[in-house]
Amino acid sequence: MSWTRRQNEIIDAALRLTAAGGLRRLTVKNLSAAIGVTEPAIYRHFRNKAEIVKALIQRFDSAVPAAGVTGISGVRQFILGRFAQVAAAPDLARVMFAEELFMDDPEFTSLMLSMRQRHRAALGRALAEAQAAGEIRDGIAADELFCILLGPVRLLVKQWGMSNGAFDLEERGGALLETMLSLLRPETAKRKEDEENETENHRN
Amino acid sequence: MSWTRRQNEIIDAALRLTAAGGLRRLTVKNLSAAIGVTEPAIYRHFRNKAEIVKALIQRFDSAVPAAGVTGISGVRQFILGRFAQVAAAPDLARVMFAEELFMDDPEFTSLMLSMRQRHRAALGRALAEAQAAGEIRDGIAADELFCILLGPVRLLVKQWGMSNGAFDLEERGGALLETMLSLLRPETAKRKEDEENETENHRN
Amino acid sequence: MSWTRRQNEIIDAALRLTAAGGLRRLTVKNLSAAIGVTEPAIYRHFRNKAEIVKALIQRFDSAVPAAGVTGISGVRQFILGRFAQVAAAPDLARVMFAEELFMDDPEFTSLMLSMRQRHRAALGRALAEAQAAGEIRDGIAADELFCILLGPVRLLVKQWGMSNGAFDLEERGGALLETMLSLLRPETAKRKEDEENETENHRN
Amino acid sequence: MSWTRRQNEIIDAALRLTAAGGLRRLTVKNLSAAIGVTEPAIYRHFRNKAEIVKALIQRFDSAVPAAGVTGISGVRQFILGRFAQVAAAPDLARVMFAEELFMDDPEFTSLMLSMRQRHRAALGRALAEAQAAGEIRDGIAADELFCILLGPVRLLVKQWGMSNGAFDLEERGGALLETMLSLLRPETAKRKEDEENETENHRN
DNA sequence: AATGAATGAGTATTCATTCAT
DNA sequence: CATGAATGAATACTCATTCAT
Repeated sequence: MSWTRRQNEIIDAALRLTAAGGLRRLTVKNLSAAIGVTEPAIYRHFRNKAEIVKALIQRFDSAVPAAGVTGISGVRQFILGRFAQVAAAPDLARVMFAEELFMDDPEFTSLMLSMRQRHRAALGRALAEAQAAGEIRDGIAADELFCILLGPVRLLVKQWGMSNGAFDLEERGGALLETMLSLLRPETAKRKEDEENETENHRN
Repeated sequence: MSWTRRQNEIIDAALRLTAAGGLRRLTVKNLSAAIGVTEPAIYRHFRNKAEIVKALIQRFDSAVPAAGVTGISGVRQFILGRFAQVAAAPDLARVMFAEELFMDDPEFTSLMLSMRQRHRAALGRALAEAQAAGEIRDGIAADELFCILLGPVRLLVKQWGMSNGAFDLEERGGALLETMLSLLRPETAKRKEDEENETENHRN
Repeated sequence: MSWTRRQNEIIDAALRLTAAGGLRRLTVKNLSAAIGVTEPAIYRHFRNKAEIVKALIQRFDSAVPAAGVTGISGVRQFILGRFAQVAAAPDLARVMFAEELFMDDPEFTSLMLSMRQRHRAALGRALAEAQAAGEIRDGIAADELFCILLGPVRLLVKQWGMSNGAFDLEERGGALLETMLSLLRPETAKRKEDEENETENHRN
Repeated sequence: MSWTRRQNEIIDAALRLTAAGGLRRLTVKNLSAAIGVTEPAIYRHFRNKAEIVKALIQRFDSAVPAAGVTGISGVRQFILGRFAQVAAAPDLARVMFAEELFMDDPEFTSLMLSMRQRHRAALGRALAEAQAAGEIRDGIAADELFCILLGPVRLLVKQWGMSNGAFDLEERGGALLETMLSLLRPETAKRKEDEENETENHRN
């Protein structure tokens, strides 16, 4: 799906509005005022407000490199890219969590699900390679790995957003990432001379 | 703060409403209808709709053991309790993610903040003890530890919510928790005698 | 009609409320809160909110000396007393104009009419004596005299109220009164006294 | 500022409503019903109810000749115009006295103030000329002159409003005006013309 | 003399959306 | 491609008042 110029204009405005005052400010009225047309004009370009929000989310998501570099550096790139993107457009952090507001709307959930799958696929590929390369320990299910890596990322972004950017997101995010990666590093890699391959799955 | 019977009735109704259809269904009108009174009657018992939402959140939060068992078992209890609670009142989980909706109410923001601090304090204490007891590796900043443990928890809860409870949250949550704990276990514990205290913070 | 202690308490509170924030703030809720009871309690002491407002107006009015000193000094006393009263309880100026808000309520209009008649009677007597004594010129109908004297007084009070007491009401009011009295003085009387009074009346 | 046709329609309706039942009847609901649209439709044409009231007042005020004829005849025209206007739209007069109701809206207060200043300026100019022409005596401050002339006018209008138009406002108002002007005439001028005017001004 | 609980009627305002032009 | 005008449905909230206790 590709957008017309006007549609892009609208998405931009929607982004700016949401950034400035949360999703609550994202009304058709404000939107139309922001780009200097009347409300009905919006409906020439989007069937729905929902369509606009979807476009908004996709736009925000599209900035994330779906594929590309692989292995552990791919993982780093993906996550650091996320931090950089949010830090560059600070208030947009809110958009990232817009989904939460629409959790009950089935139209959105499917969109979000497909987005998440895209992320998981991209990240999953990189992680698999990293595991193969011995940069990340084996024996952790892909789903869990995804949660363990991205959960903290999201939480940090959220904390940053709620604190109104009180700390340096990229710095703290980078540190967090390295901590996580170090935790995930195979023990053999950490102590190369170690033959013992105690499994990481100590479930009780 | 303790609630009257009627106030509790209202909070209960609010809980049911939110559970049934998300925060969007939580209107004063629905609320009053749900407990069989007229709208103004609500205002005898709560000054605001915001007050009701706050009460809702506090109720939701109060189920989490703020203090109590300590060390690693305290950590387990805290997190498993979270999963259990959400699983028990499924859609209410959304309330926890709806911060955005009320972000401009300063009273609300401060409530959320104090809650988060309470959590962090409780969890932090347990984690510190676990570190002291050698159950969790040293050298990770408290903030990062918090993010690393709670980020995945939140994300899993969210995935569960968006999938409409398609999987067993407590089971998957339990597994995730153990994976995380195993990652966090000190290497010394893993390899019986390690004098080297190589820090885990490989930041580059 | 005489009020019980509780009724007086209510009227006092009503006065304070109106003074502090206009008639809009004069609600049964605020009223009851102000004297520390619940709303229904008010209705033990007044049948209506209207009854309270009536009492309020009468209370304000009762401070004006209905009769007493006569002749031109009676006129002076009546008007200067009005200024002094308002100046002493500044915000009460609003109450004085509360009537205007209820102009369409017949219950009030009759009350106001009777009040006005009382004023007119009191002032009229004094004015008649002043005319007889040659202190005020003949040939002006009592109604007009009333308007001409009290209209400017009310307007000045209103200006003072709307300017938030930006000038000294009693001083300016006194000057205004003397100007008016000088205008009303018979020409024969005036021409004789012109020399003595000239300085006093020429303010610009 | 010029109004669209619909806006004028709304102002007219507001006028009729206020006339029929006081400001209390002037609700958005009644307003919309009066012109046969739904309530939200009103907000296409006015941002606020306050905006409507302001328009109402301006409309009411605009009928007064701000400038024009000068000297004593300008004064006469201004004041008689006021009486005529009120007599033509009787109950609307109340709007002019309802300042209290909106006293807390600063925009409103400033509108009232600027109106009053406009009046004072217009009348002041005419009065200054009249003084220069020897039609009104010297030595009375402009402020006092304004009070002395307009105070009685307002009071008479109010009495007329509260009596539900029981007397002929224009007639009584005209008489009052002439009495006031005769009082204000310079004594030197007066003594010369005394014979001609004596009969006209002596009403009792 | 007062309260706790409630109500009917109403308040201004907002929102996404539609339709004829 | 856009507008002017409108709408149905909601929204949170307020007010004076009543009633059983």
